[in-house]
Amino acid sequence: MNIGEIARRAGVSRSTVSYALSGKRPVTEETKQRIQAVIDELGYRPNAAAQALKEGRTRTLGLVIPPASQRLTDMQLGFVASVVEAAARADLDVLLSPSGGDHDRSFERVISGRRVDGVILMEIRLEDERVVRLQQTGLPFVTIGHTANPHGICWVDVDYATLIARCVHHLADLGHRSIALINRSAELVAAGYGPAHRTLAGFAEAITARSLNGITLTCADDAAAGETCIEQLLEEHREVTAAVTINESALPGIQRALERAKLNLPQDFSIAGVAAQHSAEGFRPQLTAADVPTLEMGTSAVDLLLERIAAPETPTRHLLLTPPISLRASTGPAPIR
Amino acid sequence: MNIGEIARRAGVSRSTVSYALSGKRPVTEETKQRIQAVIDELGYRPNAAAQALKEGRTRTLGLVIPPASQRLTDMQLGFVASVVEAAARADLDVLLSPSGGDHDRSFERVISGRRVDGVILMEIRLEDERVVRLQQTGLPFVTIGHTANPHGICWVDVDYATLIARCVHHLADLGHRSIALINRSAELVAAGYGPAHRTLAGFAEAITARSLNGITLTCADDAAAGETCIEQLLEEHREVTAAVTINESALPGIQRALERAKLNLPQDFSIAGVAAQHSAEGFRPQLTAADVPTLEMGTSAVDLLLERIAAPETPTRHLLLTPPISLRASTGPAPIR
DNA sequence: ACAGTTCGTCGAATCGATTCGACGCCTCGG
DNA sequence: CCGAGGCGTCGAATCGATTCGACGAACTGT
Repeated sequence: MNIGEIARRAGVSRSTVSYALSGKRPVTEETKQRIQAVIDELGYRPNAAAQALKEGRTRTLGLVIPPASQRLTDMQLGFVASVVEAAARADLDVLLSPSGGDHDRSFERVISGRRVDGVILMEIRLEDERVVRLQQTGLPFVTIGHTANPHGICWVDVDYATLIARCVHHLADLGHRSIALINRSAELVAAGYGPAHRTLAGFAEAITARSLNGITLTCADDAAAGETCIEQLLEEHREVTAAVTINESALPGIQRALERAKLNLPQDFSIAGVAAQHSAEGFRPQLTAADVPTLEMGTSAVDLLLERIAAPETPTRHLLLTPPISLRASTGPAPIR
Repeated sequence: MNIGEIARRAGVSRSTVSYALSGKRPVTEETKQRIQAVIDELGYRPNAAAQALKEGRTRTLGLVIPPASQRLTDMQLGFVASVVEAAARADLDVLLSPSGGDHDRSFERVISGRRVDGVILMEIRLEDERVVRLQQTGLPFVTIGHTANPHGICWVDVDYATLIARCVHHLADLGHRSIALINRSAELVAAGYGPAHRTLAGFAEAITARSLNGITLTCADDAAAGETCIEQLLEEHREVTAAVTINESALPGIQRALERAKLNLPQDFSIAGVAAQHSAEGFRPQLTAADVPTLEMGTSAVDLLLERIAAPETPTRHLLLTPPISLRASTGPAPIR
């Protein structure tokens, strides 16, 4: 069931079948129909490996995701979903590589051997070995997130520093004087995970600018950790009346801990943050937050990658988004004590 | 940077390089080292497309997931994660196809053109066109879930009918006489989605066996729908003291609606169900539920698929799991009225 | 009427690997 | 001392597509 078989049955040469299919040279309408009839009858589809070998491209994109074992956040899921969808729209397949570590078989398999035409990388660290590795290989790639020195790299990111600072300013405007930052996990901070560090910087700057009392905490990426994090915060820092966070996965736990402490939002306590819309709207009351536009970011990442694949030597482009803060119901005037 | 280049630099023929790499014929140790040195220096990796073309296999599995646009449930995520992980352990890549509909470009692209060695399908309907299509092509595949007539198909599933019946019996033992079933969405039921129908059957059977009053409801797969579903239930069926569900995504909404109605679990109301462990433990109080062993199921699906790829004519096998119900805190004796 | 196009088709080369048959060399046994 | 057999290597065929150059037929213009 290969192109030769089709050619034989249609009584033409293999090249004619190929041209009939691709339209790269004219083929008589009658011949074309005869070929198409045979193809339909046999259900023929060109062998992808042979095409990839000859054309030098696989029509496949690599998507490097965090190790599958750990639960993905809503934001990460949003990226995966939009990348997969954008790729499908462009008639491209997506090859998954669950790779967190640096020397990873799966990652190497995907990027070497010309298995994909390009790669999208997420969960970027300030210093990221995978980025270095990709630069060595010369394979086109785009990152969602950016390294400390993103020169010569295509990327898409959200401006965590500015966004978290805006959250702090918003809370300061409402009269809050002591604000806590609930960051991602201590491990991620230690590993140099970009958003965690940029958030820290943006928070510190805004706290200083408004002469506030700032508390910074790290919190593992799950509900239970969020719960204990808030418990500890309420115990050790009674003066705190508001918190900002980028830790989506901790939100359900944060909510439960506040409920148990009989703190009503936003009368007794305010929370704001940066999160996927789904997480923000799942919070009760709904979370005042900068909604990370995962759909747009994933789509743009694919677009940038396709451009880069088409013209690898073109100057690199990037996209730094600062989505507006959606004022929902979780922030209000500071309580009077 | 192909095998010829390596051969030239190592001063041997291409076949010798190939044999040195595969070990399928003896190669002198000294020659082997010379070749390896060149390979390391140039960072050579064999071209995957050429290998796939010659060997007739791609070392890639296809994974058909629900359309990326809709949020995946915890259970679906669990399947994806464990399939990807199991594939990685077997040094296989995973190609994603977001295909819910029946005539889908992405699905066709993945299964035709010999792009993958086998396919794993999830979210199976009682009559599923994708299954029919795969049977036509002869491509090895395994389903997570099973069709109405699963003869001659490899599959892995959880016994929804039995599990939901056990939940009902458990509640009946606790004295509940009126029990509601919160099923998946009406659309899924209409589309012939297997678990929804089998749950319905198991529920009806258990209700009859214990001479109970059973209410069946459908509920879209999101928190908001869960909320309105419970509100409506409490309004229209005041006699109901317990519910069983397979709708994970509705759980957060169910929880909120019960809280708002000032019903304490399990004193005033009981809930049990079938869910991924993560969802069950995320519920407050923790949900008495049959924990769907997503890790085991995904892993088994990959194992079955690999067997099938290795020996396509072997008799089909399947796995129907009935995990025990974990008694947690969401079920208790029926309230006395 | 004839040279120059254009059109439709074909044969052969090519992409980068694997693998089969062959061949030379060395060793060992009779 | 010579034939058998094993070892290490090589050349060529092959997988299934694309694509280039060529070629005959029909068509155009002078």
